[in-house]
Amino acid sequence: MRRIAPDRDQLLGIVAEVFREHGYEGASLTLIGEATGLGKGSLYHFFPGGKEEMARAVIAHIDGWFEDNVFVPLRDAVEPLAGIGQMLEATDSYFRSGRRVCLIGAFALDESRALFAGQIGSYFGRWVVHLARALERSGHPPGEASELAEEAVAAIQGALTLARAANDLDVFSRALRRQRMRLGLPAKI
Amino acid sequence: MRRIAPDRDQLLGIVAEVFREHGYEGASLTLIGEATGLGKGSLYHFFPGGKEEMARAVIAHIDGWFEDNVFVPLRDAVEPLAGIGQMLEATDSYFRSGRRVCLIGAFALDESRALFAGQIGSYFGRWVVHLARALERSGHPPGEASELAEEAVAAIQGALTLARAANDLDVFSRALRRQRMRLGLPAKI
DNA sequence: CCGACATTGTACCGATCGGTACAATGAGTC
DNA sequence: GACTCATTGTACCGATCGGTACAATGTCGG
Repeated sequence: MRRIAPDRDQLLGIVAEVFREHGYEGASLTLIGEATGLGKGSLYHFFPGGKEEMARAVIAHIDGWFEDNVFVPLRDAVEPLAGIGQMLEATDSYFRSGRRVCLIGAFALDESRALFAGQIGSYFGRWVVHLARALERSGHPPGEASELAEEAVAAIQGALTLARAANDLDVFSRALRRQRMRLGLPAKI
Repeated sequence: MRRIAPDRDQLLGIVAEVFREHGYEGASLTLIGEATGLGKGSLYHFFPGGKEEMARAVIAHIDGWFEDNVFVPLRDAVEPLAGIGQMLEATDSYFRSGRRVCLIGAFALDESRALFAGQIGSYFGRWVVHLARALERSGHPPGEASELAEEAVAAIQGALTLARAANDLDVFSRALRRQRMRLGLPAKI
């Protein structure tokens, strides 16, 4: 009987955090081992493909979370603005209001991109496309919807960088608030 | 007589490119040596502090370029909008219309931030502050100017990430065009 | 208890990491 | 030519890198 490690989700979450903090090159197997409490024996048992497979699994795991909590609401919400609101809530929650950085965005920047270009492009591409469609459904003409969507996703990525650089979480909150307004949502209480 | 290597600028530019492509951890001395044509003997002669000093010098070099080509125009242009226009031109030129990534932004994301937090914070902080002041001079109330400035710098960073992720330079051009409009500049010919 | 298989710890591999030591060379001044 | 000092190539250091091998465990169903 195929048995999935009962907490593979948790495991991938921990590994993700190591990649997030140190980047692909900087995340050594030693660091991953310390963070997860697993030795190399276990790590290579779960990820025979080694570090690259770990990273690939982590990206897929994050991708799945966004699919469920961001893309699906954008696509399926009867009221498109409600879906967009859920996207912003989920985004704020996922990035812990700016404490966390976007692993996939970080991978996009350096040469590790070469290994994961497909996954990276798909993640951001779907984010932009689903948001653009929701914006169209909420009344924006297609071209404008695309621009707004691209701008919103880029604004989130940039705000993560800037918040981290300035060591000021408010940078991220302000960026999300501006996007709320720009995308047609009422100011938050 | 103190003699500065005649092309220290060029040297720092090459080293910067290696850090940009591979990140701080990923930029090995071997890669740096190959890119510059210098052996370890030479590298440690010019940078006795090793890799960390190289990175610090590279950041300072970039910072200086932005000081001269971005911050000074923002601060000193008689017509603030002209200064903002120069900022956008210089930015487009520096990042090669999205082909290049922001090394300082990349360093802000992973743990190498711990080493360079001061330089990183200063670079982005000055960018935002100088832009905000130019916006005030061009007629925006202070609070609005700060928000616009922060948004513009974040939009540029985010667009670099997104352009790289999507492997589509137009993402960056579109972001710059939107910022032109948002900051009060006429649409470009 | 037994066999099957999932999981683990440990020892080890060659390669590469950042860094050091130092002698040899280059280029300029006197 | 002799002295100075900047520059370089090479050999080497211990540590760590990602990865492999494998025997020793744990954990099941039967």
